Amino acid sequence: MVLNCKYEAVLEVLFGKWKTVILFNLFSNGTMRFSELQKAIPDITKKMLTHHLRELEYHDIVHREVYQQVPPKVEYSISAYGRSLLPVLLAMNEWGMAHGKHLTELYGEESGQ
Amino acid sequence: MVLNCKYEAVLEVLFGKWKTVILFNLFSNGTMRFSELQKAIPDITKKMLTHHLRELEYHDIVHREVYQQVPPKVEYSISAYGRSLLPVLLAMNEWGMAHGKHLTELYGEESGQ
DNA sequence: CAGAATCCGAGCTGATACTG
DNA sequence: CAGTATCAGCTCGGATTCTG
Repeated sequence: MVLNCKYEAVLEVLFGKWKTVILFNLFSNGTMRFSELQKAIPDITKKMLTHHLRELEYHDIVHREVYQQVPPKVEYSISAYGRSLLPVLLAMNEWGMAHGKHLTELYGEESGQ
Repeated sequence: MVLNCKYEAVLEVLFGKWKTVILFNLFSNGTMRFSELQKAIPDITKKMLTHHLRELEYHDIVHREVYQQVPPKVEYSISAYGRSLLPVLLAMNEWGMAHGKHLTELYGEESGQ
């Protein structure tokens, strides 16, 4: 037996409609400001962006850097610990791509995703 | 850039309070009946067990075998395709264990999980 | 035995407006 | 610029009851 039922921790940390997209952007671009994330994810509201960022920060996945100035400036980046998620995300990513292929095989092209 | 934003498919398939535990049991024990799963996961209600099993079946992760007889007998098992999730679950599992360790380092022993 | 049906509360999500 | 506050909708999870 290979699994020792600790893998739901990942789901706990990663759950939320936008967390994946946020992490995707931060992993890709490194440090990003709040407004940059907003621009990169047009459909997200400030409330949701804030909420998910706070949760990711609480789980020590992203780092939040506040510059005390006017106008305010806040930068987000993947924390050192957050980078440990990369192998997991890569495994998930790989499966996700294969899964898309599997779906089109099952239901045909138009179903796709 | 390494991620191509397909990894949320995994979250979609794996989300649900009990899916991880169900998969854990099926991966460990192979084929299981509905009632065996109930016994293995005492806190789950029939409704939730049914619901999650149906979703897993819909995503072609588990296989459902119905025996037409009285009393009814239904067996569940990981599908061939579902087994492709194993590397992902292993990566998640590994991170989950490291995460537990990380948490106790951050907040002390009693926080643990 | 293996569910289906119903009802309910909690939490996630979102639109909108306001603030230092 | 980077949020907070308020209000509302919907989905998820759960307790309970009923059925072939």
